Amino acid sequence: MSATIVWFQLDLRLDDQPALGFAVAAGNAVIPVYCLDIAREGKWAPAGASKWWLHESLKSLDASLRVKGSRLILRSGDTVKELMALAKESGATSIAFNRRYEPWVREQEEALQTAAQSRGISLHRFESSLLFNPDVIRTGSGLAYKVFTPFWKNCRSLAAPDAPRAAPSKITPPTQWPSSLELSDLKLLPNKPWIKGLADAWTPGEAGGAANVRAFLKQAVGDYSVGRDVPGVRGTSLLSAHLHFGEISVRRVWLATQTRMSDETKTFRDNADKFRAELGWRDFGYNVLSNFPRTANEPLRSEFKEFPWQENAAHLRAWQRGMTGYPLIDAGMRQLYATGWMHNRVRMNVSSFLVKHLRQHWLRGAEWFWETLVDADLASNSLGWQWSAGCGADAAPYFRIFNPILQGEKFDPQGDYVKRWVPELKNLTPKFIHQPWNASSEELQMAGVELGKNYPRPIVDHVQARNGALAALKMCNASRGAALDAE
DNA sequence: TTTTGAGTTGTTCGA
DNA sequence: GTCGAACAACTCAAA
Repeated sequence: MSATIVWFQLDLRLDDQPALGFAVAAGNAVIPVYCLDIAREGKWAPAGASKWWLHESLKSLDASLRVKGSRLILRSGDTVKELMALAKESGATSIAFNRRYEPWVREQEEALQTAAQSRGISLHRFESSLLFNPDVIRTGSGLAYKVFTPFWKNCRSLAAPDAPRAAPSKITPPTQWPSSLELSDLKLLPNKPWIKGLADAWTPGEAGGAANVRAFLKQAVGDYSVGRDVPGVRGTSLLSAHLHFGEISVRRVWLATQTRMSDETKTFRDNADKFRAELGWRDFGYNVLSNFPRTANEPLRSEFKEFPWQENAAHLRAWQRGMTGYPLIDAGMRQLYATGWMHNRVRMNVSSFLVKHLRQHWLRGAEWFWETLVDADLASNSLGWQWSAGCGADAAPYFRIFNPILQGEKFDPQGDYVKRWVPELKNLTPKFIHQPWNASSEELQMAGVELGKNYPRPIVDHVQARNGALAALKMCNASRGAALDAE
């Protein structure tokens, strides 16, 4: 019996897994493999919190495979070499995998193609991690989209994404298993007590992802348009990391949402559509990254290359540690460090604060998020940071600068979120919870807050920082005008 | 080819 | 307190 290697990447599931489905349907023995290839992914290889998640997810995938009579082979190093070695060792004659869209993928696929061809191994590539194939979504003039609304409108006008397919009931093992590393050999677990907080907050793996899908569709989705903006409540789907690692199929989520929508009110459907548009943003991010690969490291709008970013290690560190003196910002940064995740409303605020108030390069923010987020995803991270900095696709206009006090009062009016993550402020009244420096000394004393001692004073003044950012951004716009005039 | 309308999430100021 | 305008000009995408 011939064997098919199923090369797992960001598709760590059995449900609606086209490469696995193909191998099983072919009636072959199946050799599931994951290869950790840190060198290939370079700067944007899995780091920090993502590595912890990956470790847990691989463990979970192996357990799921064993229930089906199979297991997961682990390798490390250059993927093309490892896959070829594995094929030789096992006698496999075909390799099936689901496609990725990162900048380095094209080169890797070419190398794989060359190597496989010379050995008579057939390759089978599938689309599975997006709703719509970024090669296909094009404007009327055949270009890639740079604006979300027309992009999404176009997507929605097309046929619905392919229906998901169920997990195979049985996976045929090879007569003999090829060699495999132990999970611990991949050295994915950081040697820090830090991971305890991640483990308390999340259940990586296909079952954990499915549980979050069910919980979201049962409850929060019906009030998503409003609820998603309130960081103190569970109003979002909590699916980002599960989607990133492909533990759940985005097409499965799409279909489940549709099924849930079919017998509900218009209000419900509008809320659910809002959520679906967020899945659309995930697709859009990959669309931009796939068509403009340089945006992982460079601004899409090239005039921003000249932007006068400031370097201030103390400011960067205060931001990372949640010690800026702005409660909403600090709560977000501490939630991030403690749980590997931050609420979206707060992500916008902390990123605006870093790139505008502190005028630090958006890459510094992207790098910290990359290290600390369990859902770190190159497409979403690049798109998000460039959106915040104003230098990306469909980016925020330069004068859109979040006011962390106002945002706190608007979206966390009672200070529930701040109190959870910045406990030294928990006895402040809602009136001052987002601006403790404006409280009277009696008020502060009553709440046990000593500014500059157990909670920092603001590291920058909002009005001053805002004006500084506006001036710098205006200059950037002006320099672009000059550059265009010179052409 | 040219024209037209629009573009995720905001803030501030003055009436 | 509430509301509309200004904050800019440009690029995008479809008509």
